[in-house]
Amino acid sequence: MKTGGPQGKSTQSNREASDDLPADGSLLTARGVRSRAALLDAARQMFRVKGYANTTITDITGEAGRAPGSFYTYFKNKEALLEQLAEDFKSEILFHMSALSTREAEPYTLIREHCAIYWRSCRDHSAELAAMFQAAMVDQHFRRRWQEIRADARTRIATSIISAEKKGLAQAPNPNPEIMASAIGSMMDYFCYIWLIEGGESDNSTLSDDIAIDTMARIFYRSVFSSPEPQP
Amino acid sequence: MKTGGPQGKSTQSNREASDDLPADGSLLTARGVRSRAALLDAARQMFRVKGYANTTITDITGEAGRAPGSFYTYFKNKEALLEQLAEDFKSEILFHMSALSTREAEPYTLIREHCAIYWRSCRDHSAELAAMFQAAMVDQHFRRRWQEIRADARTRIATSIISAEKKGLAQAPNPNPEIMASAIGSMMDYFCYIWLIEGGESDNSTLSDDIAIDTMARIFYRSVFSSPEPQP
Amino acid sequence: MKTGGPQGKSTQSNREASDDLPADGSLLTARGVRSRAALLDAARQMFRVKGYANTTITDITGEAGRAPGSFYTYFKNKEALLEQLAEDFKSEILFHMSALSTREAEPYTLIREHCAIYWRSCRDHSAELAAMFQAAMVDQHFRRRWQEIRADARTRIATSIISAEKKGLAQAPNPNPEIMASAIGSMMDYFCYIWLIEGGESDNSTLSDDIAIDTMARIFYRSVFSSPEPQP
Amino acid sequence: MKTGGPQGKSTQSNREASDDLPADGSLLTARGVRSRAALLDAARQMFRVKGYANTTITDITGEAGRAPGSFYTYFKNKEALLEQLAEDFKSEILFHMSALSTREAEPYTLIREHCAIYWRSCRDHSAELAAMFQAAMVDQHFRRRWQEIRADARTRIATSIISAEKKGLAQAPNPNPEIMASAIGSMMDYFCYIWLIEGGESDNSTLSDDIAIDTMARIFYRSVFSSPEPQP
DNA sequence: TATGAATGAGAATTCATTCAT
DNA sequence: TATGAATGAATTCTCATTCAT
Repeated sequence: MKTGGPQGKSTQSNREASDDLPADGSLLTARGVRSRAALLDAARQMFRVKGYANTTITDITGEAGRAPGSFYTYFKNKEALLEQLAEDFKSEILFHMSALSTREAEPYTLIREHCAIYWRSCRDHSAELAAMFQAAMVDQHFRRRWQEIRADARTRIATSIISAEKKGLAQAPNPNPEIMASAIGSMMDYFCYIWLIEGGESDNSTLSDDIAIDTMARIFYRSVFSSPEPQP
Repeated sequence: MKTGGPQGKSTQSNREASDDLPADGSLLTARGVRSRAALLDAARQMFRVKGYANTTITDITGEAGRAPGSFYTYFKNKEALLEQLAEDFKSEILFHMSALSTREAEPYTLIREHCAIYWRSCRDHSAELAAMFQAAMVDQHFRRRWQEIRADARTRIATSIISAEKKGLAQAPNPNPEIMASAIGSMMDYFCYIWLIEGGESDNSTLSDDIAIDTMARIFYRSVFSSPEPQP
Repeated sequence: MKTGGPQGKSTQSNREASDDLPADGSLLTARGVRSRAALLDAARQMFRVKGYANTTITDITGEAGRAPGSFYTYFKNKEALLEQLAEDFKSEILFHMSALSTREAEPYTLIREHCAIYWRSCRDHSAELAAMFQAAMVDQHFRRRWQEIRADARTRIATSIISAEKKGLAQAPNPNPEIMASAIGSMMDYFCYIWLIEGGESDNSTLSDDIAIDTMARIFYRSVFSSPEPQP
Repeated sequence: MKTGGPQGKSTQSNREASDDLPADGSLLTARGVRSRAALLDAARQMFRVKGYANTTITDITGEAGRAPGSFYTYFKNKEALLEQLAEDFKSEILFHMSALSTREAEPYTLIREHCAIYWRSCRDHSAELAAMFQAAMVDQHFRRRWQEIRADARTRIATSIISAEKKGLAQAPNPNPEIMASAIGSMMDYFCYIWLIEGGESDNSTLSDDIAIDTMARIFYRSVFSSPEPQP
């Protein structure tokens, strides 16, 4: 089993240093607030179109109609900006997810809802998804961040598996719910990436939200529960 | 009377042309074969350690104990080198997979074998997997290449689904086997990436080949077939 | 549903596009205007001293007292800079020449004026002349540019020949005024190059403007007209 | 008046050093003689097609079907090879020219013959002409070599002018036959270059030997002699 | 705050030349 | 002699980041 994984650009990974610049836009004038938002918007736009690695600071400021230097008024560097987006992305996805967990319902309904929330979050934050996914492969720091998001999802899935087993609804007992959850989570992550970021398996394919969610939900449900999912 | 005259910058006229350099190492002396292999090895090593994007030509030649310029004796650029690795990766994975398809066996056995072949291929070509995965997110060309590999896997999975339906072994009919196959393929791809390249979900986790393969196989099988998989 | 996805290497997609950078210095701040001019001056200086091909970007920025990267704030590459110089050179030479053509005067006077304008233009733009002459031999693009300048001159000369023939002032009819004009134009081009760029036929020869212009004018005139040119 | 002129690549101009390698192919085995000739041929071919500066050692050895290293068995570098070609070109042109000078004939006949010899020499040595012309603009050493060839031609032309004046056949006395000769020589050089190397003034023009020679001869003659040239 | 010019540290690439075989 | 792999210096170009205005 591997232990290392890609190490991230050595030159760029020193993002520990606490270098001022409040993470949120507090303490800014109205004008400043507007500029900061414009830059974040522009960045999301560019990340979607060119991907994270291929987007330069100049791309972002250009898209935002600002001068290159202005970027550094609001962010220490591209990583800091993504950190910002990642933070928002994470809280939002966690927020929606946590809303789910308290509810009582049929297992399939819950699972489908879980998948729906995830799909919609990714769809509405495709820029963040693209950027995180890509940055995680190249940068130590974002690998962790991405791991955190995945870890949360994994825990929920694992919980769902264990609970099914406890209720005697599960398939033949799984030796390792965590690994199972890892695989189901991987399916959801990459399936969303492929269809929401890359535009599908070939260059002009299309997929409705419903079918996408159904597909993920079925695989998730069937992998865990022994009785067939209810037919609509 | 002459008509041509000097043809303008050689730089410009060559850029389009198919710039020779036999893709395989044919036509090389023994020494050349050795150097070429050393560079490929070094590249794999670096791709594994630093990732594709973060690896420079100098990293590769340095690791191979060669001078920077020597790289270009064998490859046009980093992309060409990866193309080489990708080609080998693809043919090998296809080769092993195609060996499978002709065989007659229990569905679960076949599916487990499918997953085993995929897992082992990725394990034995982790550098290629890492590089392809990353390059596909950043480079048009390798997106296609990666799509090709995925497409092959997807077709096999879809075929398996359709065949199960025909035999009446499937779960409630899937409206869209292709999308289902896309999701199952995504699961396998990213699960392999996470565990073989990134070293698992957290930084020091471990996973035996058997469990990894079992996990993927169960999800695949259960997503398609209605009867439980045979217990070992 | 998204269709695009990250568009592959920015490097590759930009290469084709028309890479902005306004050809003139419009849109620049005062400081920018100064730097741009400094680079153009430095380039002219270096082209004169080392020739076009032997001048590197670093030579130019060094001479201008700027950092290498600054070059690219103003020009896409060395060719773009020369293009700029060429454009100015061309318009200026055409401008002066066109002023001439409308005037009514003795044939010899006109021809002498033609030669004088050409000589002085070349003298005042020796860097451009040197660079164009050399680049035209090595680069497709500048061959065309140079052809354009030559073509204009050739047309004027040919017109002058034809008009002389019509007026019955010409020598024995020339079968081909265009070819004649090509030869006369060649004489002027290379004569200017030799004396203005290379410093004459041997290494320390000298030539006054008057004699240079006289010489060209006489050859031009005598090649076309039958009566001797007026003695001063 | 300029004094310097382009200085040639500093790195490459140390061609003074007497570094073995007999200039001609003496002392070579039969095989060696063949290889040397193949390289010279290949070089001429490439100089014609790509120009001198754009031709690399590898181009030459490739065209000759030899390995790059073999080049250095016969020549110290590209300059040394051109030196060789230049030497041959020069002796041949001088040889043909000198054949001319001893003869007694009508002035126009002599001048036409002069132009014919020059045109044919250039036509039959277009590679050398192209290379010399281009190298002279970039390299100190070849500037001199080219000056030598030009100087010889210039002297002949000047002699012809002076002789015409002595015989009372000349136009209004030329204050400076040397400068006149420089201009006529320039005309011949560049006219030949344009039509024999660049393929004419535009990209598909054509010119018969006869018209080319006539054109040069008339300009030469008319610039010097007062009576019209004899009609054919 | 905003601007955009300036910087300079890399990275890729080319190619003349050397050298072991 | 011939080969072709190896070298490394030289060059172009990009872009994150700084800084004077």
